[in-house]
Amino acid sequence: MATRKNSRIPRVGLGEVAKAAGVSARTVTNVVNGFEYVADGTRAKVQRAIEELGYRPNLAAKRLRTGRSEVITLAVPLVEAPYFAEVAREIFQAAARHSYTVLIEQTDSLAQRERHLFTGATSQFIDGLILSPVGLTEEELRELHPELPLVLLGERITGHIADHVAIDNVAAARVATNHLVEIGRRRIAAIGCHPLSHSGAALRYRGYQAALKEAGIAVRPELVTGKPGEDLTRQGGATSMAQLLANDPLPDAVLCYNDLMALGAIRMILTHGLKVPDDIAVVGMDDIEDGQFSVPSLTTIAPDKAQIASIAVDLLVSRISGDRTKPPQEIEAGFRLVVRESSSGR
Amino acid sequence: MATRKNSRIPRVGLGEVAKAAGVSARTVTNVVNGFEYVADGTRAKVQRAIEELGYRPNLAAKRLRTGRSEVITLAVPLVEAPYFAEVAREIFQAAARHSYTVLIEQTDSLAQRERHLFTGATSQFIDGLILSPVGLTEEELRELHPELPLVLLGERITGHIADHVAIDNVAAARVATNHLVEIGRRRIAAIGCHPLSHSGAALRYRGYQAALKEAGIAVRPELVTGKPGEDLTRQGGATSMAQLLANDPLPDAVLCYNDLMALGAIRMILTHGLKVPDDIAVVGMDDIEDGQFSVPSLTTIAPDKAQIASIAVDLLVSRISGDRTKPPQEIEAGFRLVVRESSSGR
DNA sequence: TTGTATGCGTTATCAT
DNA sequence: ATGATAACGCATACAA
Repeated sequence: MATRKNSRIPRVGLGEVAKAAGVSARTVTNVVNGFEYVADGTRAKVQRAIEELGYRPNLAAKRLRTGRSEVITLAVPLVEAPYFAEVAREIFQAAARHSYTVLIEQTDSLAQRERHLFTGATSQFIDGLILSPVGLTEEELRELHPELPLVLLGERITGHIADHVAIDNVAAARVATNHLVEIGRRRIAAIGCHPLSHSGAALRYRGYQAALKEAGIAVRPELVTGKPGEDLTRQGGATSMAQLLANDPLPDAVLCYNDLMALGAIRMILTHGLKVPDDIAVVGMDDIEDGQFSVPSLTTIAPDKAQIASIAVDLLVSRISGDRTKPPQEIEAGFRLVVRESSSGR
Repeated sequence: MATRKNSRIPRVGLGEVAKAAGVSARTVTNVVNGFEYVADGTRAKVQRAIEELGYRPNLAAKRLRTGRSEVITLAVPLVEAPYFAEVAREIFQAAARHSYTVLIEQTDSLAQRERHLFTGATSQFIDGLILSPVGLTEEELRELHPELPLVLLGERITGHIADHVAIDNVAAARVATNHLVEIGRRRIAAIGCHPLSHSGAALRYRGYQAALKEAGIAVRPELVTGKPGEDLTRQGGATSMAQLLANDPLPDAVLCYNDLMALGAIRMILTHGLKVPDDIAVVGMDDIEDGQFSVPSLTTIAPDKAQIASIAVDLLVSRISGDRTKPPQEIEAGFRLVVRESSSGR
């Protein structure tokens, strides 16, 4: 006896399709899931029935049966940050190649929101999580992790908690700084790249430091801004730049933690009546779209976002459908220096 | 025989809890779902077992059985727009009162993304949808709607397709415009409120028009900007304001479609060396947080966001658990004029 | 290549 | 107040 107490929309199921097509439910499943050993005639019949009845598989049932939903979550600190928005787009595409659907969540860099990803209601609908962690400590992450296949994204130093993909931040900052050296700059400042800030900033600071050392230039503390908790936005970049502009022999170049800060810095430089790159050259990191169209356009380190995304998704998918116990992998994505007007000769 | 082919994490189920507590599965469900007729002793035993085993109900099974997941989606054009961010926060709270979880989706004002809300994988996990529609036509919406309980949000004119909550845009614009009249302004311009733009803009234009008529002031076409597809952001406001500043007798006040545009307009006015409100008074709509802290702070129409959110959620919940056939309701939320520096006497 | 039978974890029906 | 049991819709082991 059917329990149609709930006045829900009656959905057609495998059974109805099977009856309509004159086959068994098993065959319908085979067709739906692209199983290869199905007679062409049968497949056609079934597909027509599916079409006519408007059949759509019930994902709750599928998940209950298989433990899979083919949905994953991408959780980033801030969806509106262009870098994350661009990475998100690539993740969508990479996931689509595995026929996975992606849910986006914003953590606001809050530990509580990050924790909720593992424990909340939506965690039950998803097969895995790609997280750009900020708030959670390593210990918490390690504890939460077994709940859900997990791939970590970004610059954070992680003690091999889970699969992790990022560019080599030290090398990236070194290349960027070295570029400034090569165009003849000597008083090179750094915005947001600070040893005492968050781990990504610390790594980039090390690259900055290394490049200067190679060039035989001393690091001048007054040219390094960026305190813990500083906001890594246009506003933050503008504020830090204003501070740097108080130096007497002005800096002749600035390495910025990211493009957003670089754009803020450029605006501040222009506001002060100075020219970019003539007076001060500026280099950012991330290669966000805004930087291509800004005036002047922005020299930057371009992480291979498509590669990052596809590695992250591949790692996650193989965790989901493969070995959950093998040791976490640490994978480095590529990057390249993109020279634009903010540091070009003319 | 258990089919443990998949190496998934073995989760404890109702059965194990029941065994551990020495009761039947039925009783465990009763405890979990807060059913009242459970002996206190039994409840305690069960709760302890749940605790010890770390039991968490399987939502896929629950949804399969009941057709409910207690998850809804809020879909807005742009999550980064402060107005939507603030509404989202209220929706979260309202939903929590019904113990619903909220998923956020961004449509980018794209019809395709809006359509996907009804047909995509996630639509299967949710019980209902709160949508601020932009891209979809009324006909499409009408066709898609039966799939999923739906509440429409915002200013769009809808032909009674689904439950709909919004403020009275005509009245709101009239109140705002009238305020400008009352502080003595006569050359009142409008930014983004245009009869030929999207429906929300058209409604607000009608209010603007009505208020001027009541005051015996003629509408001057050169003081009305806002073409279809104009972007309703700071940038858009600044651009439109620049255009208005080309008028010879300058406007002495501006009504803006929203606060974001108003903030852009203010910046443009100040850039031109004029004073707000002395030379030009500015009024926005939405009452976003930025407007409280801007210099000058922003006079605005404050929609009751908490009310909008709670009405929207209530409507949706009652659709989900109640009658899906009764005619769509059109509900008006309250608003009030908040006078701040951008239009205050001194 | 396709059919039959079974169980995923829950909630609902019926009984006690 | 609680127990036994059936069904939600699907995918799989096994059989044919």
